[in-house]
Amino acid sequence: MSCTCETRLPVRDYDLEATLTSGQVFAWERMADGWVGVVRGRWVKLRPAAEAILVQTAQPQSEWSWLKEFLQSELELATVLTTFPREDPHLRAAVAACRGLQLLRQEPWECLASFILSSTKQIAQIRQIVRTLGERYGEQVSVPAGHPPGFAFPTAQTVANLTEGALRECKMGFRAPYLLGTARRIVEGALVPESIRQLPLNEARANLMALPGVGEKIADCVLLFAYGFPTAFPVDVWVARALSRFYFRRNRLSPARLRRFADEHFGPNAGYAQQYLFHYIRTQPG
DNA sequence: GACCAGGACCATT
DNA sequence: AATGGTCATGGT
Repeated sequence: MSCTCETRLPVRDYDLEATLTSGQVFAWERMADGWVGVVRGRWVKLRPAAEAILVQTAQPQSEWSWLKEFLQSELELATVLTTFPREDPHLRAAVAACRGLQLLRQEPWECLASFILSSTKQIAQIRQIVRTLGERYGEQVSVPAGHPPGFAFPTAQTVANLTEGALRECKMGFRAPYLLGTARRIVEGALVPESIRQLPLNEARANLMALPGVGEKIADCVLLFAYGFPTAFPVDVWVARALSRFYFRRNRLSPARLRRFADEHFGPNAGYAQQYLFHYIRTQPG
């Protein structure tokens, strides 16, 4: 078995840039020659190429399933897109605008914590908070020579042992007690992140929503971005805006009604549709 | 300087 | 069930 610091993951229809900048993840940095992040404690640099993603790590790897899983690089996006509604010019326009946008499969705790920090924050600010948390409390990971230091996202155990004040100093404001409370519930074993995966969607959602600072929207983000429930449909202000503009003549509907519409209209991969609409309406001028 | 941001929560109606 | 206020902080 070969063991190297580089590989080439074949992909079809993968827009790395759109995927990493579409508000799913907040800890990836654009470098001159690629995207740098940390996946399951390993520093990674990714570079888009023809029909592939070129990968560099800091330490030799004997296998790459951890990265294929995160990137979902073996998923056939075309198959997902065929499940979208036939007659929907708005969704079709959104897909055309960012074809190759994929859903990642994140580590549950990091995803959950990140989205607890996301409430009424702009993505640029969420990134700042997550970066500060990592630099202060994350485990340092080894990086190739010449690169700035890298940090893993702090574990639930680490966060649980902090004070609310220490978290507030990371500029997360009123979200500090939420993050602390959720970390402590996890450390106590009141919720086992890996156990969520086997549950039916509604049970999984209910379990997440029992955590402090986690409502429907954040629960759906975690269900979609970490656990891979393809019908989870987070409705934030942008998605609400897109749905109301495209499907309801700009009338405002409650998030609950919008989600019900989404279930009926978008089908078995509604979560993907949601991500296309989110990225589309945020990146289209006007 | 006003307005808004990938909301949750609590108290009222 | 639906509305309104509150909670920090910083971008636009």
